[in-house]
Amino acid sequence: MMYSKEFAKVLYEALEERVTMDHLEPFIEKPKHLERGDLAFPCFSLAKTERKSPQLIAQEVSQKINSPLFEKVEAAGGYLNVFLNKQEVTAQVLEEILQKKQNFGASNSGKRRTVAIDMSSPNIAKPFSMGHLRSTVIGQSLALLLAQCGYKPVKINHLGDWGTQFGKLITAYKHWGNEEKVKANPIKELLALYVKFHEEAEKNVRLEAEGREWFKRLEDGDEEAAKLWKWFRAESLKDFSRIYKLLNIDFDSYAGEAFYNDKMDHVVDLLESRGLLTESEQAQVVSLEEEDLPPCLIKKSDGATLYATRDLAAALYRKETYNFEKALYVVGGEQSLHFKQLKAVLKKLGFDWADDLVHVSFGMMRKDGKKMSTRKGQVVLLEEVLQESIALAKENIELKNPNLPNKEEVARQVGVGAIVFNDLKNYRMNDIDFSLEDILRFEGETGPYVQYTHARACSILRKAAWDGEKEMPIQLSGEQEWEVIGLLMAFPETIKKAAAAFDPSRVAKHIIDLAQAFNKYYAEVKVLQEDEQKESRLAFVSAVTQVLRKGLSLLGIEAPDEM
RNA sequence: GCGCCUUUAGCUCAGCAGGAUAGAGCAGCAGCCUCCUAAGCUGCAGGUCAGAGGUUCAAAUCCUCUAAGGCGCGCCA
Repeated sequence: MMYSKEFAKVLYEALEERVTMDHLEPFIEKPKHLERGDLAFPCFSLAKTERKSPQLIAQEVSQKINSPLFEKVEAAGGYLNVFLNKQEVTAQVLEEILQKKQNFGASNSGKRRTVAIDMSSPNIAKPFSMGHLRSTVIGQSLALLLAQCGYKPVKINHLGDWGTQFGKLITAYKHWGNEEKVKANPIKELLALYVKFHEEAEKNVRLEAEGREWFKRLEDGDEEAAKLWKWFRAESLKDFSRIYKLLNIDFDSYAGEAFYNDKMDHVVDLLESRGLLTESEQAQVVSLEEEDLPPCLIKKSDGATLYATRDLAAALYRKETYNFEKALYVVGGEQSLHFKQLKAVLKKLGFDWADDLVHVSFGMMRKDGKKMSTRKGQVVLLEEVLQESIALAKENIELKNPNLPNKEEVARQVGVGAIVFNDLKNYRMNDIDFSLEDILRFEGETGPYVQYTHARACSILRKAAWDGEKEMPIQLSGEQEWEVIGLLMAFPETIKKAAAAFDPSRVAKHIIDLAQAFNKYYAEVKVLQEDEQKESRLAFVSAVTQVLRKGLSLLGIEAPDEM
């Protein structure tokens, strides 16, 4: 759909095949300013081989080009600028989108190969905080993008349902817990206990040891510990499922850390048999000196397992179960060392597929410039933010469109869309300082802005009773539509790049640009005006709705037809 | 101390497999609803691209160093 290949071919001929395609196509670029044309080729690189000034080359080549696809070729400075035939290209682009509909931009380059995605992974007995939102929405969008490229994503919610923290929690419950209170308000009460534990632990050092002891008992199958753990876990999952429902996200697997309990001996044995395990300060470690990394802790001095042990077991299990081509870990950047170690240990075990593990790292969500800490009770609850956003969306609806039929559902779509979009619109590596004000903004570069643009476009189609099924030739000069057309045709390429770079923000930026361009058009052109081009304009509007909806859906955001 | 990440307009960020006058949004100011949803559109104002060297015909973009901030560096995950 991009025309750079055609341009390169034409250049190739104009240069009488003295320069290979490989030296032409990659250099073709899109001028920053529309007045400079649609595609440009800088001739500087040819100056040496052609032994002419770039200006002269551009001049000469421009005169040799004669293609029906280009309506104008211009030499400007050392650049060769071409202007596409707007009418022709507009018709081609629109016809393709209307024919492919929601499959526009899809490819099968993934050949149905599996990509495991470790994502979301909230901690049991802790509230689902804003911090966990990032992994959840980035993972979800990557799954959608990869599916779009023909891969088979497997979304794994690697629940944080095991570890010393449960020893601490059990300790806290034993000391200060109250069954009735926890039953009445599970997560809130468990969080309070967890916070209290850390407060008390500062005064009483013995608590930490007690926490470790309880965890050890849990690992050894102590009945009381297990019972409490099961209870905490069940309550937490109930809480999480409410949030996943709001976000409209589901998982292929909820195999969390505890799932690997019976699979860790195997890992330890394996390490042992290869002679990789050494004792250090009473703990079992794998030395990674050759790799220039700190040693990887496998077993604590009391014999209990660690995060790394579980992740090793998980990697082996996933490879065996899913035979993935790639395994993504959508986990915060602060764990990058852990993943380096994980891969290094797998490599030492002789598993070459360790190279297929990818840490899809992202920046930290901070509050007032500081890391959010569950231990200190400084968390912003995702559910509260979601509900607030939904309520605000509802207010807007009452104000702007009080007769809207399904207000509640639309308010949910818009409110949630605002939050998800806000998280995905920036490059994932950036740290984000939590700002309720920014998140609850529905104007400018936001999810609701894109949704609104889509809804307005839908509204036009509704008024015209447009049915996309009938075939008809597109008759548009393309002059006013041109900026939008450019963005429509570049969309498939954006999907590919976003998937390849594991970067949903590219899609978000693309649909913002598209929405902006279309809103400009909307302000200038009366689509429903009765003339010969009306049907073609409707086709154009329909294509825009298709791509906007597709773009939003790839971010995991819904697109109401009316709002 | 070592490693990774970040630094572009008052604020939040695009742009970075080098290319033509550095772009949005928010905030500010000035306009636009007898007309397809004003969650919109138009205009104005706002920048030594952290700093210094280097590579190149060409550097916000690549390399080196410096500075500032963040994160990590053995029994947390």
